[in-house]
Amino acid sequence: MDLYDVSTSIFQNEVALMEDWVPDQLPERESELKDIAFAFKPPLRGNGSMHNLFVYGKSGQGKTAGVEVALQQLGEKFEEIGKDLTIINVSLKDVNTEFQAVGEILTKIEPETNSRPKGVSLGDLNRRMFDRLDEIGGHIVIVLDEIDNLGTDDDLLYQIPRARSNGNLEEAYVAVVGISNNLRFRENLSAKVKDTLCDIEVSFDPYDANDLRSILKRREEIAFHEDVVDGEVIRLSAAWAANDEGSARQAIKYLHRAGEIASDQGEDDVVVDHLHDARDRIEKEQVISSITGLTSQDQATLLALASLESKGETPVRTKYAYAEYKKIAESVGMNVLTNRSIRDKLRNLDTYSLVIANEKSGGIEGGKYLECDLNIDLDDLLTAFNETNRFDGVIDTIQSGHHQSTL
DNA sequence: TCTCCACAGGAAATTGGGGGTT
DNA sequence: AACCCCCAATTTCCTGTGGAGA
Repeated sequence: MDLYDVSTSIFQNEVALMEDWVPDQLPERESELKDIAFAFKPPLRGNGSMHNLFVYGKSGQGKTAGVEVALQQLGEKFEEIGKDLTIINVSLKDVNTEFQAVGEILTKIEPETNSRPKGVSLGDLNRRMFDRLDEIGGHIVIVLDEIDNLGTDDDLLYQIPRARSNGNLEEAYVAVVGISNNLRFRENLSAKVKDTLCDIEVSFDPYDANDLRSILKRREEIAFHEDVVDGEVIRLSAAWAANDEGSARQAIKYLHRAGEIASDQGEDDVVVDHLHDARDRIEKEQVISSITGLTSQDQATLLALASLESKGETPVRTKYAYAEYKKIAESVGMNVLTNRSIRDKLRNLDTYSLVIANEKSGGIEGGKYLECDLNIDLDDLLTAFNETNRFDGVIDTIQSGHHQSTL
């Protein structure tokens, strides 16, 4: 048997469905692109400096691609008029502090710095960064993707735009483009940062089903052979994603996976059945990947809820969830954290959509309290945990109890 | 209506760890 | 080696909220 049979001709150019594929046009975002370009225009008109730009919207809305497309074209214009443009792309994905952010920028512009520096003072790092920027000179755009990771540690966002007037920069003109998934991030910025950074703001509203359909259609024409994909598959992928967060990334992922499944089964068409299958698998994978990404304390907290759920005792107050957590933690010999910490963990699991935590009030004990419930399928959760071995004993207990009750 | 209980969640201090510079 | 910098996770302390029951 040929394990790697890919003889059916489903895909023509599959890369158009990959995460890092950047389309050269974004017809659904024309007006946003214009607004972005507006911020970059001053140097083209004469010797002005660019505006700082703040771009926000949920994930999968084409923010990063939009900025990329706009900067690409800007680069061409600069070349025509013979000005220097340097673009520094920095992802703040794994960055939580100003210190780390400066370090991350340095890894991009200081050839000898390969990984984020440690053990030096923030002041030194800042100096190194500004010196280096001055050496580069000309117009520089620093794109800070996922800027919301900085939280309230936002001094950097003040420092860079003000660097010229503070005398930190002599030669270079630096503009900052901040890209944020978090719509409320802007509100949390300190007033001085808001003034300087949010010179121009562009918001990317969620795509609707029509937008998503035309986006998918364009990708489909590149990625698949003609007449391979059932029109209903496109419509459904778009509809599901539109109902969720309006994310093009998600819609494309559905379509891609459906195609892969069809190809894998040796079929020549992609139909709705494949799409349903694709969605099931993607959801399962998401559960697994979010669980394996948790710390073991978070996992133990999640298991406490799973255990209670298998006994039919959910939803529960944190008090009882904590008691269950404590049993589990003790049984596997890990540190037992305080109630306060577990409360935070439950909230945290809520933001990952693994748990639902609601504030309630009243009841026999009075006052207000958190009520928590598992937000994912118990079987999916147990499958995910079967791949770790830290909680083996606990999993077995939950599993046997669960099967008895479902029989 | 008043007091009290139970708990949420903010803020600050602590802990333990990784890594500089001199 | 002594001393300093940065950090994430957690604990400690504390203020605030809202129904229960007198």
